[in-house]
Order: sequence, then structure tokens, then C-alpha cells
Amino acid sequence: MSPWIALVDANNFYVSCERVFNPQLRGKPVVVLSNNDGNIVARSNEVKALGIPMGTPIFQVRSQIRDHNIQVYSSNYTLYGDLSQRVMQTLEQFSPELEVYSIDEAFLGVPGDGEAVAQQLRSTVQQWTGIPVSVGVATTKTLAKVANHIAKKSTGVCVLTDPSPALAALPVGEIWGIGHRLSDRLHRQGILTALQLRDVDLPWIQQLMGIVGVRLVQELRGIPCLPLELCPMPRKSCCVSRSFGRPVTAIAELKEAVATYGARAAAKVRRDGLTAGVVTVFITTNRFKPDEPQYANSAVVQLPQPANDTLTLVQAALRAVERLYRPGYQYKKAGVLLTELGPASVVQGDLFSDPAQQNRRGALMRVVDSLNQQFGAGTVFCAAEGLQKDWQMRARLRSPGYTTRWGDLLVVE
DNA sequence: TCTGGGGTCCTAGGACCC
DNA sequence: TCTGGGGTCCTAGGACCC
Repeated sequence: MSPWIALVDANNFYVSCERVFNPQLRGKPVVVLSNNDGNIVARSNEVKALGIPMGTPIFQVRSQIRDHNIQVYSSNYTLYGDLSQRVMQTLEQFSPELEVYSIDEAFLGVPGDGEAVAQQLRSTVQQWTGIPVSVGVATTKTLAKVANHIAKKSTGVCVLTDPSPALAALPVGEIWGIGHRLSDRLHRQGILTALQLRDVDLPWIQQLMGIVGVRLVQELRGIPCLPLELCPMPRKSCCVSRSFGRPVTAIAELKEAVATYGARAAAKVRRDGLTAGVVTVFITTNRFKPDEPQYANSAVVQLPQPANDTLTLVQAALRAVERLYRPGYQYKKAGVLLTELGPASVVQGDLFSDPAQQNRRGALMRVVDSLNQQFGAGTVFCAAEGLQKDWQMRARLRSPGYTTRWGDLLVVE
């Protein structure tokens, strides 16, 4: 195992993605919104400096948007996913020990001179992809997170050779793995800094936080407990859910939405070479409107045998909607969750299944997937998904698909 | 008017079995 | 009054992450 772990984390990733293809945004305050144009999920440094917190609902800061001429974008996950891949491919050049941790973060095992590698990682990613990253280097993942934290606030690179001063300056709630609940619990015990947490008694922390706490303390001490996950474990669930652009009351519309989400989820598990054994559908009204009647429920459909074809999964999801739907409510959100995922290669038929029909379904899905891949998502779809989709989420301010749609290619004049 | 989406892991308690 | 022990599996809820 390499002596160092580097955490490479993109700066303001979604904003940086927008800036790659729209250089006029550089130096200007920019935010990217969540799905349905609801909350701020990415902020440029200029916006952070204004004190607008992460996750703020956009409608609460309308006046600041106007006064400071903040540039606002809807999420463009296709673009961000594509640029993420480019960043990860760049990182692969540096080490075979790469763990892609999220869309904008990766851990790397790096040998030799941590400082030199960190500098090189940073400049190469910038040059090859246009995305600015910060690099934190230390001996465990948790300490690499701390190092990255410092890198972000300083030169973009930090090698943590002596962690103690950094830990003394770090509030316990900012440690990776300590959320606000655990932070409160630790505060009540008089533990305020990362350094204090590092130096607690192990049995005591086991009592307070369980095995998670023990691992965390060990990591702070420089003893690795969280290994690099070099080959990603196959996922265990797949969820597609969205808020609606407006309240939905009719079951017909709810069914369209759930069929749409179910089809998306089916395509995702097929892409990953998986099948699902169970389909769960959930629907809910708007929890932010306590004056309106509230209803939230979910229904589970166990499939007779694991499947990944759109027709089977959508039919199951629609049966669930019929069980769930109650008239008289304003629905705000619905979702489809696929679980009991397993490899598609080992699916075996049950007594009553018709192998010939399954082969035809499989062939059909391969054609559908390749058409949608080639000509764009939505080229071929289930009639149940609807045509108008008036209920669809808002994304009024979406940037073009610069890297994934021929029609959106950047034109240089 | 307007408040996101997609995941993972751990634990406690109950059901069930021998 | 007195009421096994140990193991596994499942589930719901809690907590966290980006």
C-alpha cells in the first residue's frame, strides 16, 4: 500500500463545469440550483463571500441575486457527469489505486513525495479538463479530508505531515463522518475540537458512538480503518424520484410520472448489468404546506422473478400507484426504488416464466437502449410515460448539453 | 408562487428456530 | 414465586455522505 492517501476534490464543481464552457462566468458570482430549481447546491467563491449558505431555497435570496447580479443555472447533470469522467480518467494516469468517491471527489494511493504529486495532480487536472481541484494528502482518508479542507482555504494543496495543529483548529462537527447530531452529542461531553476527539479513550467512544466512533478516532490517529475501495461494490439499490413542477392531483398524471421514473430506473440497472427483485413506489404531498392535507405512503411489489426490462418494472410500479393513490390530495413528489439488485447474468427463470418471451424482451431493451444512447434520451419510450408531461420538474435555466448533444456543441467564431 | 436527489452503513428489537 | 439459551434473519429508524 502506498504511504500517502490523496483526496482530490473539485472546487465548486458544478459552477466550475458551467465555467468551462462559458468563460464569461469566471470571476462572476454564480450558483447552480437543485432539481426543480429549488435550492442552491453549488456556489462560486464570490457567492460564498456574500454569506449565502449551501442549500438555501432560491426564493429566499431573490433580492441578493438581483442586487449582486448573481448568475443562476439549473442543474445539468449530464454535463457534470461527463466532465467528472474526464477528471477521473486524468487521475487514473497518476495511480492505479483510485477510488472514485463521488461525482467531484476521489481518493488516490500515491507513493513517494506527497507534495510533488499533489502539485502535479492539481495542475494536470486543471490543464486537461479546465476544472480546478484541491488536493489534500495524509496517511488516512479522514486526515486527507482534513488536509483537503486546509488546501481549499489556502493554496489548493496541503500535505499533512503533522496533523496536531490542524486538528486543534478544527471544530469536531467539521470532521468527515460527524454530522450535526453526533456533533451535539460530543459537545455535551465537552469534546469541541478534532484534537480532543483524537485523544479520547477508545472504550469510552465505543460507548458513545459505537464502532463508527472507534474507527473515526483511529483514523484521526493516523491508523487506517477505512481502506481504499478500488473496485466499487455493486450498488444495492437504485432510486429515481423527482418533485413535480406543480402540484399533481389526478391519478393519470401520477401514473405518467411514476412510469417515467420507473423507466429511468430500469435503464440505470440495465446499464449496470443488474436486475431488480423488488419495486417500491412512494408518493407524497408538499410537507412545506402544513395547512394542506398531508399524505405520504409507499407500496412494495415483489416481482415473481428478478427483472430489468422496462415493461415489467413499469407495470409493477403502476400497480403500486393504484394501491397508493388517494383522491383529494395535492401530490408534490413521487419516486421509484429498485432493490434486491443482482447480476443480470445469473437470473434464472421460475416454473411459469417463458424463456422465449424473456429473450425477446431482452433484445427489445437492447435496441431501445442503443437508440436512446445514439439519438438522445427520450427517443424511444413507454406510452405510459405520457407525452405532455405538464407535471415535469422545472429546469428553466439549464445550460446546453455541450459534451453530449451534437446540436449543443459549442460554436467558436 | 417558489423548499433536491441518490446513496451507504450501523443498531436495536422482534420473529423465528433449534 | 418460579418461565433456557443461543443463533440468525429481517426491518425500521437513525445517522451520515455528496
